Amino acid sequence: MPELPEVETVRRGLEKTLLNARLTGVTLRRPDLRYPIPPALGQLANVRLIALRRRAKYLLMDFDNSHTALMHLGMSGRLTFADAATPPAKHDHILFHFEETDLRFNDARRFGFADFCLSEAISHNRHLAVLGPEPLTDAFDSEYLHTSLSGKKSAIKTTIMDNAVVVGVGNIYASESLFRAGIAPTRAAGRLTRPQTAALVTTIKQVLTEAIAAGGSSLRDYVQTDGSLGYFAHSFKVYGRDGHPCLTCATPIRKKIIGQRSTFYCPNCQK
DNA sequence: AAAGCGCCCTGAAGGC
DNA sequence: TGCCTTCAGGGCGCTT
Repeated sequence: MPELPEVETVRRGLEKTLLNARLTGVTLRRPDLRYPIPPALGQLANVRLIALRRRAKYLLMDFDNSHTALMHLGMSGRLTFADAATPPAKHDHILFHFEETDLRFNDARRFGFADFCLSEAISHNRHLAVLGPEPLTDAFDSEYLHTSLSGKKSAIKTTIMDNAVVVGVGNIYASESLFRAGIAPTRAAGRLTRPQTAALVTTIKQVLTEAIAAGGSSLRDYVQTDGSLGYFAHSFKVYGRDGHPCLTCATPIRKKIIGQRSTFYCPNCQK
């Protein structure tokens, strides 16, 4: 479900409705998702939500008792608003009871997870501590990427999906960014030229920025509905278009498994 | 030690 | 109709 643009869209939606809202309690409907859920999260009550942040694809909810809840939506995680009187749906695993509404964490596949700790300790969380720069900050520039790719023999597509290199580039936008940059996804990361590296930084930022903007319109009600609304309305240039003509040169788009993930590219435009 | 692969889990879609 | 296989937007952890 979520790539960075969707997580950011969710964050904005939550912020709009829940910033400064009072949490009256939390219900854990199972003790674990991908990992055990800290029981302390289930005991959280009578606190105010003072900030909603995002780091990579992680959502952070800061409360005024100096504690922070961290959530990752995995592949199928969704956050939906619901009336407290409405019975939980199948796979609604965590219920956040706010004064005006419930916020429900639904995740069929349970690849997602939730953590809870002191806010000041959150940067030391084992998931956050190892992350590379955010793609939409100045820290992610061509000089940085060139250094990061140096000597790497793995495919460039795999490398830009490595969260230690840059966060938030998921499977769809990896293919889309490489297409726009004219770089073959199988290319060894360390063999990109400097102009190619600079182009890739630019297209990653472009693709994610455009997707956030599109997500912001087509997924405006994302957190309030079934989560899939409008997502596929995005017009991908290569993702899911294998066999269809390249929009630039009409060569059929190819699909290839790279790093166990489906990858789409134009064999003519991407070198 | 970088790189590659198996695996966690459910549900939707397609083939037969 | 139903049964089976394949695939899905993520990322950890083990092996080489």
